[in-house]
Amino acid sequence: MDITQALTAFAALSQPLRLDAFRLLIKAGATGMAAGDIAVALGAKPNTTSQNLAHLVQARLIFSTRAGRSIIYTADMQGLSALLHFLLEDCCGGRPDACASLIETLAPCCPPNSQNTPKDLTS
Amino acid sequence: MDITQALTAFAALSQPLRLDAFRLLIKAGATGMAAGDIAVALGAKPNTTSQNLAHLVQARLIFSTRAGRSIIYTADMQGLSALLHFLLEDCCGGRPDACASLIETLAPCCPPNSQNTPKDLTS
DNA sequence: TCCATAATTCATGAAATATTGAAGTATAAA
DNA sequence: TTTATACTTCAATATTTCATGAATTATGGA
Repeated sequence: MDITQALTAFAALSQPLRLDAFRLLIKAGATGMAAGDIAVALGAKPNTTSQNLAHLVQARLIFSTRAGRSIIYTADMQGLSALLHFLLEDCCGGRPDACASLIETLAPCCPPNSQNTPKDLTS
Repeated sequence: MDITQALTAFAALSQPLRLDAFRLLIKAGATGMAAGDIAVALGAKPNTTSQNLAHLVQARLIFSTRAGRSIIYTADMQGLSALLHFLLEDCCGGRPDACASLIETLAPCCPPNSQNTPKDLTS
């Protein structure tokens, strides 16, 4: 991750439609969503949505795969991880407690002891 | 954290000088840095730097305190945490392994078992 | 092949953002 | 009080970014 790509990523997230789209895809998970469904969900026009999704792809925040006539967009967790790593590089400087609140932020989502034991896959 | 504030934060990080400044303050830690020192470190003019730091303050990514004639800027880890929480809301949807890589990103910085036991405070 | 569906690409005017120099405010020292 | 230092605010221009409508590409079915 270089600074140019990080700037591209943050610029991608600094526009309402794109931020909404990315958060929608975060919630959608690994299944992803078709471009058309994203446009409907966000109440935006297909061409506008398409151009904004292209921004997110270039920023490596999402990726696309074709499925018949549809194009499925999915959040790129690896890309997001690289971005956060770039942003937080050397954040602690010998004092890990300085960013403990960041860990707490992710804790409700991914508690350390349950990374490989999903809460509920029976329902 | 509402969407407007999140957009302000990402817009703040989408400009070269501001991204550099924020990362510099992340590395500087709780001590922070004076506005003039930041400008020198980044090779930017004082007024340009000042205006860009103001963006980061409004975005709640940094905060300022006065010390004599200097104004000290410091990274706002709580604000950053709120931003990431907003971005990653419901990111797992019952499948925490989906964002395990995000945890790994922060792990080198803040290993789960050493949040309150800094690596080295003797030097 | 012909048509419909799904999505993208292109060009343009409108809106937002960035940088600059000049002027202004606040603190400290002579 | 006068001067210097540290930083910010203001106003203007230049640049970048955005949404829109029209045209284009790709796939699937009749």
